[in-house]
Amino acid sequence: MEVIKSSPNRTEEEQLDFYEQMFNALADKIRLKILHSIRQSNTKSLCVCDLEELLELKQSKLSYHLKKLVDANILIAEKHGTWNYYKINEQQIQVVLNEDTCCKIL
Amino acid sequence: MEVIKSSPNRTEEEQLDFYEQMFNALADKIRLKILHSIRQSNTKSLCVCDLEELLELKQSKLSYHLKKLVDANILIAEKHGTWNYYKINEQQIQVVLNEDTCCKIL
DNA sequence: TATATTAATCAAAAAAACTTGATTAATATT
DNA sequence: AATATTAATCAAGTTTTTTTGATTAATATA
Repeated sequence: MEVIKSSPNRTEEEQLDFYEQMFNALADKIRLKILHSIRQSNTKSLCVCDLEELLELKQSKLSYHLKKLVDANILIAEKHGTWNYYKINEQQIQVVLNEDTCCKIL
Repeated sequence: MEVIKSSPNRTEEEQLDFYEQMFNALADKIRLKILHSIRQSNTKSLCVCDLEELLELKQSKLSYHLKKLVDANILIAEKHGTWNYYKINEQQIQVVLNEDTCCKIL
C-alpha cells in the first residue's frame, strides 16, 4: 500500500510564520527601546523625529526598525501632515506576551 | 549647574538583554518546531537523533539551534550515556509568554 | 581492545539582517 | 512659488546569523 504523506497544514505553517515574525520584531534592543519610549510618552505616540532625539538614532535607521514593528502589526502608523506618528497596538502584543512582560518591556 | 546624566541603569540594560535573547531564541521556525516536537513527545524530552529523524535536519544544524535554546534557558539538557536529552523549561517560557501562546507554539 | 554511535564544536561559506548616506515624495512654511 | 522639514525607500557596504561538512570526545557494543 502506498503511503501518502499528509500535505503540510497551511494553518499550522501560517501560525509558525506569525510567531516567527512576532518574536523577530521583538528580538532587538532598538525596537524594544522604541516600544518603551512610545509607551512612556504622554500621548502614547511618537513621530520619527521624536524618536530620533530620544534614542539618538538617525532617521533612516529608525524607519527601518519602525517598519519591522509595523509589519508585525505591533505598531500602528498615523499620518498627520508631514509627521508620521506611531502608537502601540496593545491587542497584538497581548496575543503573545503575558501581562508582566508587557508591563516590563513596553 | 552641571547636568549629570544618570548612568545607564544596569538592571534595565540587563532586562533588555534578557528579553532580546529570549525573543531571539523563539524567532525561528526550526527552533519553534523543536519545542513543539519535544512538547508533543511522550516523555516530554527528545535526543538529537530523535529530532534528526522527526524534523529531517542534520545533526550539526540541530546542535546549533539546540544551543541557542539552551543558552536562553528555554531548554534543559540531560545526558544519559552518549545520548543528550532535551526538555522544555516551562517556567522560563511562562516568564515571557501568555498561556495561550505557550499552548499554541509549544 | 577495536569499532560504532551520539552529539558538541570548529572553520569556511552562504544567507539574512542591519547600517549608512543619498534620493525621493509629500507636506509645511516663508 | 521657492525653500525647508519630515520620513519612506534605495543601493551598497557591514555585520550577524545560519548552514555545512569535518573533526573531536565520550560512551556503547561487538
